[in-house]
Amino acid sequence: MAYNKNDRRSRTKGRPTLNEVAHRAGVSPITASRALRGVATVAEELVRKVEEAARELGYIANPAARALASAHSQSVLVLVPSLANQLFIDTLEAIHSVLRPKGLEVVIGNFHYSREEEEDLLRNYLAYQPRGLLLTGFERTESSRRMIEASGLPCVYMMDLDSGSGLHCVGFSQVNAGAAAARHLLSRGRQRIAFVAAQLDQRTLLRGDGFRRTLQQAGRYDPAFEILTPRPSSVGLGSELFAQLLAAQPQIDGIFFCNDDLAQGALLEAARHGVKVPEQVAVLGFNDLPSSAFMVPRLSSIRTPREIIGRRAAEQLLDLIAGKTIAEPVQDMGFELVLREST
Amino acid sequence: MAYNKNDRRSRTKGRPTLNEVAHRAGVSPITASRALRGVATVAEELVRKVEEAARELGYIANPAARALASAHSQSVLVLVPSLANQLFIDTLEAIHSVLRPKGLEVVIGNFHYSREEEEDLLRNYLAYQPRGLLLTGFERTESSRRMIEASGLPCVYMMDLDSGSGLHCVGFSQVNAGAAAARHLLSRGRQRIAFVAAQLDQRTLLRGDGFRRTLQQAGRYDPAFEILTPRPSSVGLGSELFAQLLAAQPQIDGIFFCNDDLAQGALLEAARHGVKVPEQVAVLGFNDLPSSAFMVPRLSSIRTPREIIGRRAAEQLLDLIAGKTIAEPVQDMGFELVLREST
DNA sequence: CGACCATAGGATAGCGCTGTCTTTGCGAAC
DNA sequence: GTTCGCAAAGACAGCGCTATCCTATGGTCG
Repeated sequence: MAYNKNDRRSRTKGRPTLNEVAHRAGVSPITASRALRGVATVAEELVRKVEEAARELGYIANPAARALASAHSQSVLVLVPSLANQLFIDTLEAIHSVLRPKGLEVVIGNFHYSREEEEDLLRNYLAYQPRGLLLTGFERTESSRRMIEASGLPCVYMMDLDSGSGLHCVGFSQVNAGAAAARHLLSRGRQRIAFVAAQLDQRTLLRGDGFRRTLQQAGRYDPAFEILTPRPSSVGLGSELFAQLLAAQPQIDGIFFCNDDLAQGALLEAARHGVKVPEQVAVLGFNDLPSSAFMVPRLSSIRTPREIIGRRAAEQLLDLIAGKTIAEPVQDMGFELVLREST
Repeated sequence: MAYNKNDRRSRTKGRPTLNEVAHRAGVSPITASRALRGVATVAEELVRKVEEAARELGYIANPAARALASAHSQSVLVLVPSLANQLFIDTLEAIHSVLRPKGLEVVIGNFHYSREEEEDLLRNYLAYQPRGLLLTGFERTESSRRMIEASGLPCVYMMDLDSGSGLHCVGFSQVNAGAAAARHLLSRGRQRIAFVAAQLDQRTLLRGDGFRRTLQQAGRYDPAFEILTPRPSSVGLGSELFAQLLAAQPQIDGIFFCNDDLAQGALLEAARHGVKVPEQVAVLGFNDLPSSAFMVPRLSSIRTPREIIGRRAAEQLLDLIAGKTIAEPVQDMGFELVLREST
């Protein structure tokens, strides 16, 4: 029983170890390790034996020991600003579907739209020595940037492209998306077009920039038609801001909401007060959440390709981890104007 | 430089180690370890010194080494059936707020309402040797049950109580909640009351049981007024099922939806087709999602105390980890009927 | 046919911490 | 003054793996 350290009182919970697997398969521990990881050159016959032994014992490698010995874990750190937004859930789901089959664990960090919290998460989770990072946007503290740099880890930035030169990023141009929203409302003959935004993260602001610039070029920009608030986006807030905006600027005939939940709240508030959408006011959302297609009237929106972004970002990260050079480090996945009844 | 193993080519990324902290503080590594963990008896003066040294070096303990040496990680495994439902996001947030300050990492496992996936997650994540488990409901495979049992880990079950005797659980009676829904619709004078459910997880079915039984007792149960589908719950599905139900059973005058998103879809579909709510049909939801209060008409619902459940479950788990005995292993957090315009 | 080399498998030595025992120091009790 | 007890700090060993070197084997080539 030399392979089993039960002679001395063991601290472990009695889970089988690699040593026991190796012993049962009649090979050395290191060969068992190699066989199970599929590394290098182990004869097929031995691989079979080791795998069988592992199965019989119900062996699961101890990730802590593995991480300590190899100086890295089998995890990928994904940092998102919120879990309350279905957008990021969809993205995470897509990431998961790519990384899980490769044996990588997805570690989710929610930084609640706070740069400081993101920095904290980085500091803590980098200690786990993940294989790579998937980050949202480019807006972060200088410390965070330094930690990412110093870690030397493969890193892909998701969602935005507008200031990602030199970085690996998968997303779409927030500025262009905002511009497209403006063009759409203009094309519908709207004259007094408002912009309502909450949360005010970088991507929302960039959307606003594109939107504003396009209205300016068309000579239709009026700063009085903007509501920006750092409060978190929600249906309730959308209702509130819609009422507030129409009370202050009754002549408005088109509104771009930086998020579908705000737009949904607006539609509900409009219905409540008999405001005709789109006749009196056209309403355009952003992200195209699943429920938007069922609103009354059905909400026009800009569909963001979060599933593809998640998938591609994860795939790109896999390539980086594998040491491949990336042909296209900046991947523009575009966006799609989804026209429904509300505009 | 005996404390720094740079003499030999090191595999590490050059992050400072406990040895270096200890050396700088002029103490032994084990004392530094104790000082930083706040364990046992280390003189205040030394603790101060060690903490200072750690700060100066930017030392962060290596969780893998820690886990390997101590035979457990600093994580708690939380298994939820979905992240698409705001219910579980709120629960997770609450859990986080309790466990994070205690230095415990929350590891999220999403099993997509699949028992097999839950079993897989358990098998994989148990290898990380978490400090405890927070699980959703009681419905799982026999294998899963055995793994939980065999792990010997503290475990708290969330959301349901109905079959949790002998276990530590925090939630509310799904059966009673269903019964309350039925009583409410009956109290509104409704005669032909329907039940619409999706997903069909155990908790949904229990709600249905309570609802059904109460209608039966009132002599108002009609199996033709039930729609059950395993499809995942969504606003779109709610619209669809509402239309389907009213087409088949136009005389229906009250509906209990097992989830707010379904009910929201129903309200939207009703508005679209001029069905008066609550005059023609009363609509009652479940969970009271944030947007429900802003629907037209405002949706009546049963508010489930997910934040408190998350918090209490996490606190109870902390107690179990600390080895305390729990005075009240079964905590009924109740539920609240939120009356709005739709009933 | 011997030097050479590629290849499969093993021996060794840690990775960076913490559990457990041991030692040290110092005041209280006799 | 000696013994005891207890608290504080350290020594030691090892958690369960894998990186790295090393050895044995058999084939290839001039």
